[in-house]
Amino acid sequence: MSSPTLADVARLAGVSEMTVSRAISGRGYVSDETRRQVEAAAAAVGYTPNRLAGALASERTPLVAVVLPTLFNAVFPEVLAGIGQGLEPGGMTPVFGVTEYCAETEERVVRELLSWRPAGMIVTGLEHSDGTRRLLAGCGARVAEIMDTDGTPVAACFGLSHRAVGAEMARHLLARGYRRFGYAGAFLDHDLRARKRRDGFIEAVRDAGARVVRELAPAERSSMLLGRRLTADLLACGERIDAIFFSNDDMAAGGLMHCLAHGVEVPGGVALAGFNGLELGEALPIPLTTFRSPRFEIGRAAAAWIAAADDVPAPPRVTLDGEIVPGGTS
Amino acid sequence: MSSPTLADVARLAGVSEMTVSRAISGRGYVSDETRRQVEAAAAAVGYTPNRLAGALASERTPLVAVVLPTLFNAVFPEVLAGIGQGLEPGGMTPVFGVTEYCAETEERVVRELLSWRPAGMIVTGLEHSDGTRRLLAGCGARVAEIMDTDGTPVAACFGLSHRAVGAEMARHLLARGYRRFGYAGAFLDHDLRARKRRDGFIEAVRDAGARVVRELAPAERSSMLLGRRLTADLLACGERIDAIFFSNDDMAAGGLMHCLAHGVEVPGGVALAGFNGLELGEALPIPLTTFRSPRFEIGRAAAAWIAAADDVPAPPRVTLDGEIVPGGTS
DNA sequence: TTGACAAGTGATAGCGCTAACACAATCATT
DNA sequence: AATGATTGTGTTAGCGCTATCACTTGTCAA
Repeated sequence: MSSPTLADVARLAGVSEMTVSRAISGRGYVSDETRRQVEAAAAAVGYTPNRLAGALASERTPLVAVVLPTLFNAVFPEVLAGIGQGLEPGGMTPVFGVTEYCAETEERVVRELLSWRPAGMIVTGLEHSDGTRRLLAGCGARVAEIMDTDGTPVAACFGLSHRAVGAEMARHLLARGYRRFGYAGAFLDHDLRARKRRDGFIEAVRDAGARVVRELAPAERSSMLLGRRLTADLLACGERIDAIFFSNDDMAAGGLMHCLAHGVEVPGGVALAGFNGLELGEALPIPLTTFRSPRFEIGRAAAAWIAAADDVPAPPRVTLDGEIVPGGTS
Repeated sequence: MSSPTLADVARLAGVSEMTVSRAISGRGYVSDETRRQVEAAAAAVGYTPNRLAGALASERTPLVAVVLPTLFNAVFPEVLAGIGQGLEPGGMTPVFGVTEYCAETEERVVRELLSWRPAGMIVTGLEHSDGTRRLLAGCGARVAEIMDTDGTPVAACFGLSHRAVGAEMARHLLARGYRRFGYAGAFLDHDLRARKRRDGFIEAVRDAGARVVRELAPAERSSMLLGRRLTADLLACGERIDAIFFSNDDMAAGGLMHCLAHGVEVPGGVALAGFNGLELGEALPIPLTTFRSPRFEIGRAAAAWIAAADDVPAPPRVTLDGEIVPGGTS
């Protein structure tokens, strides 16, 4: 009752297994005549190739392992879409795992994915456990680290400097005259890129002689609801806050929701800025000031390198461009 | 330069390959003494099992193929999370493909995934091309169709009746006195569950002697921005509309954004209702009236059946409960 | 005429692993 | 002491596919 194999197709088509293999995979010489017969036979028996066997025999899989921290953040589906697009021309397939921003989970997931002998490995961020780094360095697959460039990659990294983005947003807000800042983030012990944005932001604010009045960053998942709650807390803290920098757009949108619900004027009462440049920000009653991250492009660039010819060397550090999107909230 | 194999570990541990296999997989008898030696040897050479070989030999993979229409809709990451949780106890791994709501793409993706010989297959919806249905019926894997129960499953389905949800929302709004309705959806030629909700809604409205003044459903992806635009169009159509039913929460949230931006009172000027019960709805200045879909539970239930013992029969149709979430927008 | 090479096909030998069976050794039960 | 079950280990034979080499035929230039 198991599915038909090459041998079944070969018997029906009256050729050797090897010829069927060539006809179906498209590698090597097969006459048009033979190819037609093989295709007819394959269709007749309902043949589906067994890639487990194929990959084992050829010691080559079309798989690219992708390790992401979460799917509960709209950027990662977009990264995945970029990866899909970058992989398509090479006929490779992404398979992925999710870490929930946990280093041990990451190591487990990487180990698990490596057992399928992928041709490439795309992991998020530059910080990993020693074990993970060892696995990545020794696995034989092309390894791309994405989203971040502030650190040392195993082989290649594709992303942007989150510290620089934080600093740029600080300068943008400072230029508009804001001096007393709040910060609302989440999960900074694990979301290290958000932390870098925060660090860059705070440093630039202080360097300019302005002040971060208060920051909040509880150990829970970022969300619109959390952004709303933290905004309420920040505005109720007693000291005047001119502008709030949020760890991402969802959080910032939540902040705006608080303001709309409680009649706080934006940006007059308080200015708001996010990060990512999600479509969400454009749909808000006041378009969100944010930073457009090149997430799709990051995925595509990393995937394109993974899928590239063997002799294409690792580009150690690829910075993809984003930019401040000035909205109405600042 | 290829990775170490069972034979390498066996040599170092001074036992047969078979014993190493047993020690590592945990199947069959191995003395504690031997197991320790094998583990030490495996660690020493940096052994990573080759699941391609294992799966080929045992004719058994831990893979469950998951076919989703998109990741650009917050429900699907949640479904995936449910699937992950349902699969975990059985040690199975989800691998997935995305169809973009296209039947041909679905067939290609299903064929592709089947070539990895998964133990289970989770597909979205009950409508498929003949080819897809044939593949699913003949593949030997357990097949679960999720999200919908309005139709005939190949083997088992887990979801809810979208027609019934649409009708229930209509009755909810009718009970609150609304009589002149608008509908805002997207992509209904392909998003067949959204279409069923619409159909159920419209039928129930008409049965009650009330009226659907106008409906809009362009052939593009649903989003907050689209919801906002369609709401503007509906409200500008000339005839008074009491309440708008949106194809989902993102669209409805966009609708609310339009109203907030243009000073349209909600629900006094127009009432709004969505579908899914996303967290987003709670974060809005006026909490959204919606229907909480049991998406996480659907994923978990389907996965649990896939991972269940061989003698557990297919439960032909499993309806999971959701409920109207009365918000402030109606 | 010769050789060089491309095109087309088949036979053979694995890829790394596990199922299935065989065989000891140990143990409890009669 | 004999019996059968349980535990622990090894041997053998594939799983379904592709790499590699061997072979044949045809084409074309020297």
